[in-house]
Amino acid sequence: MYICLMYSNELIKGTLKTVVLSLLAKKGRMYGYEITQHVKEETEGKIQLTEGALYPLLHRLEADGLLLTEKVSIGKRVRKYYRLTKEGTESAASLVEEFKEFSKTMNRLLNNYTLTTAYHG
Amino acid sequence: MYICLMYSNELIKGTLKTVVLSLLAKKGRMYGYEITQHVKEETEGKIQLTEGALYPLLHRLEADGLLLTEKVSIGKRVRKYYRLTKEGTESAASLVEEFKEFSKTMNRLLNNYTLTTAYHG
DNA sequence: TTTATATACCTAAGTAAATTATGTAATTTA
DNA sequence: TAAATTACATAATTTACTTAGGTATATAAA
Repeated sequence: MYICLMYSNELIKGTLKTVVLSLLAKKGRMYGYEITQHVKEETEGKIQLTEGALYPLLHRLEADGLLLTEKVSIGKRVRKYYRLTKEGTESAASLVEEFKEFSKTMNRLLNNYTLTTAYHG
Repeated sequence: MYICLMYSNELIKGTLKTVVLSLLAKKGRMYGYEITQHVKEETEGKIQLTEGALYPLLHRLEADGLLLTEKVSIGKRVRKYYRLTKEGTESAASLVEEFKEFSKTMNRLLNNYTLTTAYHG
């Protein structure tokens, strides 16, 4: 997968889990490749998940009991769909809240320093 | 230093450099401990920088030419003040912009999934 | 038609930025 | 005078990523 990120990838670190779980919370079930494409489209290419990060994460979340899998044959290929467990749903909600709170705090902090642009978060 | 974060630390990862540089851009010069206290107060304890993360970062930024140091004797102790170089000032501005952009993108993305709370970022 | 691109999964090695833990020492407060 | 705060530092470990590969089917373009 090509990566030509608008952001230096460091910011995305730590938000991957939040993105994946919240996406599944909305869509019900998705497969890995679908997730990468959806995020890419919805952010106009600004956030692009790498497969090397995504697939191990999905496996980890499954092992942790946040996700369930379901294999579906499409022709000769097998797609692996993921959906949230109850625990996963709860985790998704709390991670999203956490990010929003964090983002507000950070923006407030940064605006205190650089008063050039107005932000109303 | 005690840490009792409101956020799971993962979110703060990758934003430390942004916080430190933008803080120095505002304040002109600060020393390490002062930075930790300032951020803690200004975020009501929500963001607490660990010394194990901060000091190595400061050293790295100095080595990279973004910061200059100045040692000041306070009684028998020596404080190490940091201030931005020209390159550091530019870096600060671009990192802040980058975070704001990223935060907007993320909030838009997450709001598309969880329509429970309104965010106007 | 065969070649390139897209779809779709996977893992292993290496990196970078943090955490955790520890250390030193001066200064201030209880 | 003991405890907490101020103020610096580093070393070992952890972890989440990047980078770089690998496999294979399906589709579009040349």
